[in-house]
Amino acid sequence: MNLRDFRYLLAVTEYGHFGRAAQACGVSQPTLSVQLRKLEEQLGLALFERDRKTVVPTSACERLIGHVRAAVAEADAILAAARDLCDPLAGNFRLGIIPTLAPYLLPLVFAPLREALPTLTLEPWEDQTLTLLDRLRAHELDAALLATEVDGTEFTSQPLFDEPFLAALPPEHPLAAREVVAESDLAQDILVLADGHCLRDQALAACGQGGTLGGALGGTLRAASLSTLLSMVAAGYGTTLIPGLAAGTAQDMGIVLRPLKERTGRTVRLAWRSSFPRRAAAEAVGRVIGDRLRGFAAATGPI
Amino acid sequence: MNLRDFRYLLAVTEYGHFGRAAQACGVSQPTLSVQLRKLEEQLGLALFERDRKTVVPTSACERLIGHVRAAVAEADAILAAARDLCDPLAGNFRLGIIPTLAPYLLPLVFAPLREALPTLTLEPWEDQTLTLLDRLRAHELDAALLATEVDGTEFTSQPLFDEPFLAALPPEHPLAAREVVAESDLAQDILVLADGHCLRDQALAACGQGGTLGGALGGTLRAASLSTLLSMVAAGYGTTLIPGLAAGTAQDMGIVLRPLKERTGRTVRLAWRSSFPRRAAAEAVGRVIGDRLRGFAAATGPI
DNA sequence: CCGATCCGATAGACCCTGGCTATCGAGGCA
DNA sequence: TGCCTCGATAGCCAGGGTCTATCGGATCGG
Repeated sequence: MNLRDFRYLLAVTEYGHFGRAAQACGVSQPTLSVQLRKLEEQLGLALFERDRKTVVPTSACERLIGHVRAAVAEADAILAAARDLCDPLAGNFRLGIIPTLAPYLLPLVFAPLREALPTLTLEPWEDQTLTLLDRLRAHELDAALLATEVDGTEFTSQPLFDEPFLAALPPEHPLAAREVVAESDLAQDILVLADGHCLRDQALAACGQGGTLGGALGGTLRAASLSTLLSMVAAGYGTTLIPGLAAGTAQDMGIVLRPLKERTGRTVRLAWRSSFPRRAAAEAVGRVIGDRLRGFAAATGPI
Repeated sequence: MNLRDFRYLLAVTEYGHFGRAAQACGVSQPTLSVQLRKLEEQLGLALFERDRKTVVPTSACERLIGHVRAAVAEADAILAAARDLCDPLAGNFRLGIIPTLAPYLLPLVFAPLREALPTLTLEPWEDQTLTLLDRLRAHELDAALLATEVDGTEFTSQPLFDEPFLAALPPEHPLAAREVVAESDLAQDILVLADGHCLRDQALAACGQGGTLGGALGGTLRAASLSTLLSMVAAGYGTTLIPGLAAGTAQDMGIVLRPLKERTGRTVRLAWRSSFPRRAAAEAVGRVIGDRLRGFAAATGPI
């Protein structure tokens, strides 16, 4: 039993004439005769009453024809849907983004993405690195914007741009007087994010990994978001190290920003499953974001 | 694109494993791999993301899967319906019957038919011969019970039983005194049915075709039904000639019945389109009716 | 009454396709 | 490192779908 046979069947019921039905189907008349005869044998019933003059569907055929029409319609729907879906640059694209990047990057790239990939619907999803990787693994995300290396063969990643870190200081802080701040100087009273944020680890590493954390809150505060962290800095509770894209927000809060001596930073990259079939979409998204942010390191380096 | 491929697709989405899906489909694993690869190429999109460890449907596949399921379900519905319909002795059977036969024959054969062919649903349709033949031609009837010869190759017919005619007389009628009535004696004051009833023509033929019709109403009455005709006879307006099966009804009305000298009668036959594919059903119906009415001529001949 | 025409069925040949087995290649695990 | 699993690939074969050519029967027009 075959969808093609169903189309033949519908053509014959429509035209009441094997020859014209065959023409409509783009096959020869014997082909239709033979195939429909076979279909009748498979179903064990006569589908047409062949009179010398006319070809009339039997009552059994009329009982079946609704299902036949439905089956063919579903097949056509599959083809039509496939046509819509076959462009890898169209459709939904579920993009994971780490929380220290999302609020500052998304506003910059949303419009360019929409312009460059008008048929792609971006579905951003904000979570920490490990969660994003889990969701990638579970096929719940198509790709993720991360600030860490991705190793192993499971994922493929593409570096998009370098984002320098900046020292974030309360205006009255002693270090605020300097033009450039050494990473190690921040260690004294640095405030950091909660566990799981890659920025936390990177900030600690930059300021001298095992170094003792000074300050009143350095050892206890585990800010859940960069926004909270900035508020604490603005309130004078300590210093921190922020990603360059957050500079504008920090400045608006009255925080003093200084470039770092070692020019420490992070590389933002896009990662996807190596087996992800819409690699083209991932690369296109990466390219648009990269193009928009290229030269960001140079521009904000000296502020 | 093929229903078989759809089944393969559903199996793989269900099992997430080519080998097991192949087993469930009763084919080898390479067969599934190849066919699904082809399907992907035809649709122009990836249906599965093949990881070394798992086989996961792509989001495009999940968009399509509903239609795929529906198409397969419709195909299965066709098979199931065909199984129900493939017995020619099952289902509806639209049976045309002439009006001078229907009310007297149907009560006799309905129960035997139901018993002999329990899966066959009889749909009786009462009309005059020519209308029945038109409806047969138009595939609006499956077969028809007639009392006339059917010639030509368009229809096939099967004689079921012979039905003798009887003279129907008012009790006080002079002919009622005789044991047997000659057909020609009825001509004097015979009442007949309206045009189109085969019984009208047969009655006139029996009583001497072109002979002048006597009596007050003979020339003008065109009874629409045998029932009307019998009422007129019972009321003493004239005589008539009735089919044997109507004997009981006529006697109940006080009409005197007498056998005819020439033993004129009609043959009831079942007719269907020669191309009718459920010939078996028609023949079965004919056989049951014939069996029930066989020997009717002999039994009612002498009353 | 006979040839022309139409229509569906049939026959025979060809080629594609879908199925198989055998094997490969890449990971994962002991 | 060697074995096992699993999907992909290769190569072969059989069956089925399609074609052209033709038949058989019926209708129609001259």
